[in-house]
Amino acid sequence: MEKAYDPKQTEEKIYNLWSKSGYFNPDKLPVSKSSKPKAQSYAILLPPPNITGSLHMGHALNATIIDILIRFKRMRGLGAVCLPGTDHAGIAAQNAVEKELKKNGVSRFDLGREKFIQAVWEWKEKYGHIILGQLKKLGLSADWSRTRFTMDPKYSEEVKKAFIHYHEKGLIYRGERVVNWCPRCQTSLSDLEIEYQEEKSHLWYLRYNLKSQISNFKYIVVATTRPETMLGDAAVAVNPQDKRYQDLIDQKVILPISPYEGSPEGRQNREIPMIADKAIDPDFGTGAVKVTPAHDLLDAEIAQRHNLPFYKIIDEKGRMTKLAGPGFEGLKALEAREKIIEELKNRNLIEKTEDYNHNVARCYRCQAKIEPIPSQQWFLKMPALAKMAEKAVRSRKTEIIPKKFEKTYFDWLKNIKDWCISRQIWWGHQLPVWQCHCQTGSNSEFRILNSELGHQELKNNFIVSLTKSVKKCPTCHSEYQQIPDVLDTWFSSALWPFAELARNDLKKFYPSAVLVTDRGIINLWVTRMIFSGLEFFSREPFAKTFIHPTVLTKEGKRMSKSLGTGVNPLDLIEIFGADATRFGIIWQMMSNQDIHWDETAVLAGKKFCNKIWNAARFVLQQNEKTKISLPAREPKPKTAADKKILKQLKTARKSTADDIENFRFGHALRTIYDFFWHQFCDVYLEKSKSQIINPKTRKTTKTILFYVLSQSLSTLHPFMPFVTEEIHQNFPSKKQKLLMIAKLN
RNA sequence: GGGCUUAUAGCUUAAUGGUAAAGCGCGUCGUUGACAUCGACGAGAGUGCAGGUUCGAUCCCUGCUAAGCCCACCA
Repeated sequence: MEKAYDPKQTEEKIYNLWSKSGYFNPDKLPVSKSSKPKAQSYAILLPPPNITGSLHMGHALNATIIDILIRFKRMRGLGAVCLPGTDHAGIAAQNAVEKELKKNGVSRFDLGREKFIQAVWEWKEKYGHIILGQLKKLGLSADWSRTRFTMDPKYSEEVKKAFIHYHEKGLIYRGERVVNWCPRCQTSLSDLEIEYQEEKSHLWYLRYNLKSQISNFKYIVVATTRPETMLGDAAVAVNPQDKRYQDLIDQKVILPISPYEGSPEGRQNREIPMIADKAIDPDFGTGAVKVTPAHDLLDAEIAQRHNLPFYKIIDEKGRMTKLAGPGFEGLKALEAREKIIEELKNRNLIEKTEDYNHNVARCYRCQAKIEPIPSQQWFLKMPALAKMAEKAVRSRKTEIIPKKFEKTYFDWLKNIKDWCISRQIWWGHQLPVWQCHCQTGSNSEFRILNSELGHQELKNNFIVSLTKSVKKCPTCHSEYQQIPDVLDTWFSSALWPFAELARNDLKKFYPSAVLVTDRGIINLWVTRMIFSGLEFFSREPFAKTFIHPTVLTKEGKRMSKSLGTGVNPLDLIEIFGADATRFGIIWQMMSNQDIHWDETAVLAGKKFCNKIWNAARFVLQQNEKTKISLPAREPKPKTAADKKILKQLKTARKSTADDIENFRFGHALRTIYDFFWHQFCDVYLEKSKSQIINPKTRKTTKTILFYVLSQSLSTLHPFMPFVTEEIHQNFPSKKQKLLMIAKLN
C-alpha cells in the first residue's frame, strides 16, 4: 500500500469493480443458503434530475444520503436498490434547446414542431446522461440497468393512460380561465411554477369620473400598479362594509380611456358599474379597485361572482389586442402604459403617484414576467385527490420527516385549486386528445365567457384515446387531429414511483421505502406522487418522505449559478476525492438545519481518508509478519485496553446504525469518526505497539487490531465507500470479495 | 399579511436544567517504521438582547432584535 491515500488511483477502479459485480442490481445479490431465499426489498427512487441539469450541491447531498441508506441496507442483507433516471423537464429542456438554436439565429418556429422535437431528442442523447455519470463519480450505487426516462415509450404510455383514467372518472375538464401565462415560453403555468420577486414600481391613483354626481362624488379614485389594464376594466369594486362608498355601489363610472371600435357595446366611453365585493381591502390605496377580469387572477374571481365581461386586451405575446382600441393595438403592455399615463396626465386624471414595492410574478424557468391572460386550458379537478392525499399523511400511512414539513403539505392541500395540466410548449407528453379542425375555431377576443367543458361535452367534442383515432368528423368528414398541448412535466413526474417499473419490479419496489428530497418540491412533486399512487394503486408510493436540508452559501444565501455563488461538487471530487466530498457534505448535516456551506469540512474528510488508510496500513503490516485471519466473531480480550476498545467499537457501531435509521447522518458520521480517530488510532493503536512486543499478548492484539479495523471499515463504508473498499481489497483474506456486500449487523 | 426556523470560540457547527465540545484556522514543541493529509500541549466563547420560571438556564417560557425559508389574489 502507498504511503498516502490517493483517490485518483482508486475511485474509477473501485467503481468498475462494483459495476462488474452486478450487485447494484438486487436480483444479482448472492443469496446465502442459510438466509431466507428472498431478501426483503428496500427501494429508493432517485429523484430524477432534469436532462438539462448539471450536478450541484443539492444533487450531491441528495445522492449521498440515498447511497448511504442503500449501502447500509444492502450490507444488512436486504435487496436494496436505488432506481435512477432522468426527467424530460418540459419547459426547461425546451428552453435549453431554443437557446442553443438561437445561437444560429434559428427559432423553434423556423424548425417547426416535428423537427424541433427531433432536435430536443438529439440534445437529450448528447447531454441527458451526463448528470448520471456525475452521480457515479460520487459513488452512487444505483441499479443503472433499471435507468428510466420520463419520455421512454412505456413511461409515455402510462402518462397517457393516467390522463385517460382521470378523464373517464370525470375529473378532467377544459375551460377558458385566466391563467399564469409566460409570454417568453409561450405557455400557461401552474401556480407552483411561478416565483415572486420584489420590484420597485409605482402606484398610480387614477380618477374615474362618475356618470353623474352622487353625494359629494364627481369621480372615484382607484389605485393601480398596472394602468394599462384599465382598457380591460369591467367594474370598480369596493368593500361592502366600506362606509365611504355606500352611496356609490351600483352606480356607473365612465372609463376615461375605453376601447373605441369593436367593443361589445359599440361605443366610446364605456360605462362600468361600481360593485361591492368582500375581497377588497378597504385599507389599501383608496379602498376602491379597478377590476380587470381578463388580466388579474383575483379580478377574474370577482368578475365571476358579479357576472362581469372579460375583455382580453393583452395577447399571448404580451402585446395589446385589437380590443384595446386603435392607438394601442400592437403595442407592448409597457408601451401602452406610458401612453395611457401621458394621456391621463394631460386630462388631469392622475391624482398622485407613489413609489411602491410589489411582488412581480415571474416564470420559474425563464424569469420573464408572468402575464395573466384568459386562455383555453385543460384542468384536473383536485378536491377528491387532495382529500385522499391529506388522509394518507394524517393517518401516518406515509410519513413526512421532519414533521414540520407536514404543514407545507397540508396548507397547500387545504387551499387546493384545480390543476392546469396543459402547456403550450412542444417538448413533452402530448395530450391523448383528438379534435377536428372544423371545431377548433379561434377564441373570440371580444368577450370572453367563462366557459367550461365538462365530461359529457368533452366526450361530444373531443376523442380521448390512447391511440390515434380513425373516426371521421361527423360535420366535415375529415380526420381528427391530436391537439397540440402537452402535459405539465409534473403530471408525468407524479407517476415516477411506478410508471416505468416492469410488472415484477412493481411488486418488489412499490411502495418504495423512503423518498429523499428537497423541501422546494414538496407540493410540486411529493404531494402529487402521493395522490397519484393512491389513485392508481390504492397505496402510498413510499412509506416515508425525508426532507433533507438545503445547501446554502456560507452567508446563508441561496446558492445561485448566475450569481456565481454555487459550489460544484465535481470540483470538490477532483481536488479532495469523492469520499472526502461525501464526508464533507454529511459532516455538516446536523439537526436538519440548512447547511451553510463550509469547504473545510471536505478537507477534514480528505484527512480522515488518509487517517483510515494509514491505520489500515499499520494493521495490515502486522498481519504480514504473522498470518492472522480475520476472526468471524469478536475476539477474546486479554488486556484492559483490549476490552475497552471492543466495547467502544460495539457502542459506536450501534449508535451509528441507530442514527442512520433515524436520518441523523451527520451525527452518525461524527460518532464513527470520533471512535476511529480518537479511540482506535490515538489510544488503542498506540497501546498495541507495546502489546505486540510482549509475546503473551502479541497474537490477540493483532487479531483485535484486524477485527476492529474490519468492523470500522464496514461501518464507514456507506459514508466513504471508495477508500474503505480499496483497503478491503488489500486484505489478505479472500473470504469476502467485496466490502460492499459484507455483513453489517 | 400569515406561518416556520435559527442566533454558542475567528469561521462552520455540537452538547447539556448544574458555568460548554469538534472540525477548520491560530500558537509552541516534536520528524528512531501507520499517518507532517501526523502527534503532544496550548490560546480562544461564559452561549444575540431584556425579562420570567427554578436552589440553579446556554438549554424551559415571554418579549425584542437580526437573519433565513415557505405560503398568500392586497390592486
